[in-house]
Amino acid sequence: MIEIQRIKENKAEVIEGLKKRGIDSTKEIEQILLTDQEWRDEKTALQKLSANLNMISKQVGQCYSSGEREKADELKQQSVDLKKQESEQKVKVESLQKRLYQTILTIPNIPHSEVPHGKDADDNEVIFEYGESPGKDRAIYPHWDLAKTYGLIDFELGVKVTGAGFPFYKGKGAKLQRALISFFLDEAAKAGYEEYSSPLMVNEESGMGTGQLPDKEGMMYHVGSEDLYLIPTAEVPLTNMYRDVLLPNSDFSIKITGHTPCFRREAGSYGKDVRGLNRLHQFDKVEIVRIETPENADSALKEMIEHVKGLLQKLNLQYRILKLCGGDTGFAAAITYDFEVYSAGQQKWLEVSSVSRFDTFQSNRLKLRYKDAKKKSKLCHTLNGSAMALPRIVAALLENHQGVDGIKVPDALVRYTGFETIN
RNA sequence: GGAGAGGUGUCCGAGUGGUUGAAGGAGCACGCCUGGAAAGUGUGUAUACGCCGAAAGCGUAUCGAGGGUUCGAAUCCCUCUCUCUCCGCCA
Repeated sequence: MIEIQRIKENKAEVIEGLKKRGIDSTKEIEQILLTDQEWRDEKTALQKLSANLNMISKQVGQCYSSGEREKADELKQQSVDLKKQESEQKVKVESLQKRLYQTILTIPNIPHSEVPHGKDADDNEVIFEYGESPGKDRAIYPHWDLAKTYGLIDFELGVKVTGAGFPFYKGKGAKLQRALISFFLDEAAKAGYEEYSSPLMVNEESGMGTGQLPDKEGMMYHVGSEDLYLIPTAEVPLTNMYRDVLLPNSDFSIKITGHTPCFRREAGSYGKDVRGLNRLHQFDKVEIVRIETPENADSALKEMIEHVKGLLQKLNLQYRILKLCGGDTGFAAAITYDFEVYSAGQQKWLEVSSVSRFDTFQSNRLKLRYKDAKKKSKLCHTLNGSAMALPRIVAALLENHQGVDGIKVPDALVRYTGFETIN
């Protein structure tokens, strides 16, 4: 949720920034400013009424204790009318506030200055590339074939037991999952992130806090009997730990990580690109989350990018980094870098990580603040990134490291898998 | 799931209708005292919003959440929620 203060101070800049997302929000922004002013005026009026009422009540009390009953009754009479006014005014203020809030909720985060204009994925900028594709001098199979050949993943069994998008991993496939999770968590720990194992269901407030609700209900599974949501990413529980938190000073850098399964309904995304591991309803992911002061947010983002680069390089995967254009940047993010690995068997790029800065967009909703040097409360900055999502990494590992005598496990992973090849 | 108890400020804890944002204590901060420290002593010690752009100041709201009664609610009533204890069930 964007800070209203920011709109007030930099209206033109906000409108200009949002144009990068391909939206003209002039009308909404004007509406917000107007409603805010109106709300403020009415609120002041309300407070004056309340102050009056409080004063009279006090006097009534004093009259009673000094025995002036008639005067007290008189005052009471007065307050009845005032009270009616007050409650009407209250309704007015509340409805204005609600309207204001609801309009602000529809405004996405303002893209950073370096975010390119553009409307969809085609306008994203490739800013970094690494590695080479395995070449085409021999047959390269897609991962679903390899998974079958080596008995690593059983998609049909998943369909039988649960439904499409819920595969079973087995044997070395299952072991590979576990190895990757441990590898990612250990690397995060080395980089200073504290590991958490979190709840996999969250309540409505948490969904609101990180912005999945109220808009994107379609993304999360909802457990009706308990009114809880299955998490679509560890970002939700990990960030919401800090909901309604006021950090006592500006001397902090909170780095947390956690592995969780992630559940996504992916409603309406059937069709192409869903084959094999490309898009699942349940998958495992290791997430990194940071809570920083505004001053440190930028260097934190850079560190996170370096961290993810390191992971991919240790896994010997060909990858590239995209700076997302305005139109492709998520609602809550101010800037996002996507990491894509090359999937040799499918001959396409697969997104495996997304690293974003949210500035104060999340913390504003979360009420996550800190005290600055002048003891003033300020909103923290939040950042997060996948480090990383497993299925597509698995797909790329299988496809890119396949050879005539099996699939070679990257050296960095061998101590976790306990085997060097899958054959 | 059943029965009971309870949610007050950073913490402990008082408070059953009238200057209670809230006694008292602890902690913390600053000052005095001291050669230095402890003890002692004095002062201060929430958040959000509004009046206003900042500070000071003033106002409003906040005693788990929401609603109600009342001129006035931490205190009375209702609903919800969470925690604790006992019983049941269970990895």
